[in-house]
Amino acid sequence: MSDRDSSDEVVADPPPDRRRLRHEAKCAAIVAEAWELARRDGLAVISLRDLAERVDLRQPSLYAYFDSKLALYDAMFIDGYRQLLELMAQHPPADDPREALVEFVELCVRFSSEDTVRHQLLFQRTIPGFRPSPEAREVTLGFLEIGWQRLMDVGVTDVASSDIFTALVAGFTHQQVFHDPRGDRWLRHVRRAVEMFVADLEGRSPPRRRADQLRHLRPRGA
Amino acid sequence: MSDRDSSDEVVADPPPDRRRLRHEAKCAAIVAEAWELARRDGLAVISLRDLAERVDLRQPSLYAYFDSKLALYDAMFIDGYRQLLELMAQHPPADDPREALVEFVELCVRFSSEDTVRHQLLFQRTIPGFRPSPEAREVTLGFLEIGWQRLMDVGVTDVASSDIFTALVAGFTHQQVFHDPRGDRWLRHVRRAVEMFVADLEGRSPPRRRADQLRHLRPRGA
DNA sequence: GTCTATATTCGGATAGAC
DNA sequence: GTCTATCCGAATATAGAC
Repeated sequence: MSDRDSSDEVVADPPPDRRRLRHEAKCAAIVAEAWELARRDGLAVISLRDLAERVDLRQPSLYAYFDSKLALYDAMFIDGYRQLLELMAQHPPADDPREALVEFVELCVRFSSEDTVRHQLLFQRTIPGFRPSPEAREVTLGFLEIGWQRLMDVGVTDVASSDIFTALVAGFTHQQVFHDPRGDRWLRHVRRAVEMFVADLEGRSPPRRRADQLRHLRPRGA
Repeated sequence: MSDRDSSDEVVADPPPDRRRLRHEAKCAAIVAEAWELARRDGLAVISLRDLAERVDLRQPSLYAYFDSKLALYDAMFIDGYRQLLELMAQHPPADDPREALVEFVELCVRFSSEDTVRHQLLFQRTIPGFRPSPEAREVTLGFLEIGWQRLMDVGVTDVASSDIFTALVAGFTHQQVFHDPRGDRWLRHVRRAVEMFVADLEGRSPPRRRADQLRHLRPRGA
């Protein structure tokens, strides 16, 4: 029973109206072009001049959208993690928890090798002054939680095993991205690596099959 | 029966005399200072002005030692790998090949986490225009060969297993360097990870104990 | 929000005397 | 080999009119 709630509102404070939508759309367009430029020239050497030109603005006008270059990197960072979360959402976990874990790692590797500079921004610390903002950190948690869930589903409840797993993911993505960007040289061994990881788990805890206990892992690092 | 072969030689073509030694010493000093600066400001933003000042030169004089900034990065790259090789030379392999492999990975992780920017230059592709020169590539081979040797000693003869191993090393170093630079959060699980790797090897090839066969691995990537 | 114009700083690299 | 002096370009960021 809301009538005409989007056309003729007279609110003054912070109206989420057409103007704001347009602003956000332009932000998104800028970020998209920034990725394009980063892929072309390298992440560290994006020029705000080039960028502005490509979104039909003069260079100073970018400051209406981003307070600084680092703020732009932050927006790209958030955008990148959103893409990752979207990819994960498109691939719900398989019923078998081992299979789900394998597919999770494969997705990570594929995602990273799709776009080297995105991988660089999201998973390396390579831009000199850049530190993800609190809001950006928030988004990364969404991804980490997916990983933890998959781990718990195969029975991992300790930080040690979790750390080994993150090293595994980091290693395969890194090698694939930097030594065979458009191939599958490392991707094709993900299954074997995960099976080796799971076998190690089972060798440790006596083979009690309690894969469904849920203890909480501390979100430090990784 | 060689008499006075180092004091009074009259060779003229490329005399490795005092002048050349001094030149190389200065090169080394510059590189050392460059590392210092890189650790302070970040690898990508070394300024040749700052650098020159710190080695008591004016900025243009650096060009008597390095043709360009990229040439400086190349020298740092070579220097970094020399440091790694030296470290390896100080730690000859244990008699037990599994133990030798564990220690090799632990050395790699320790070496990398000792110096983040060194790790960045040697193992990431992060400087926009930089590609290691042929001479630099030569030096990296020395390190790779040590790794292959350790792998062959535990019976690895296939590229697949070797690739999994390099992913393991890359992953542990990466996590240690970026998520716990001065701690041992990942370092302390290297042994378990390597044992899990070796167990996987033994599960694959029937447990014939022929750890000493030497087939050659192709030097692609990693 | 967008523009023009400009401030400011800094970068790498070169010329040419000594 | 080292210097002074300078070039040339590029960068991010700001001021202020519209």
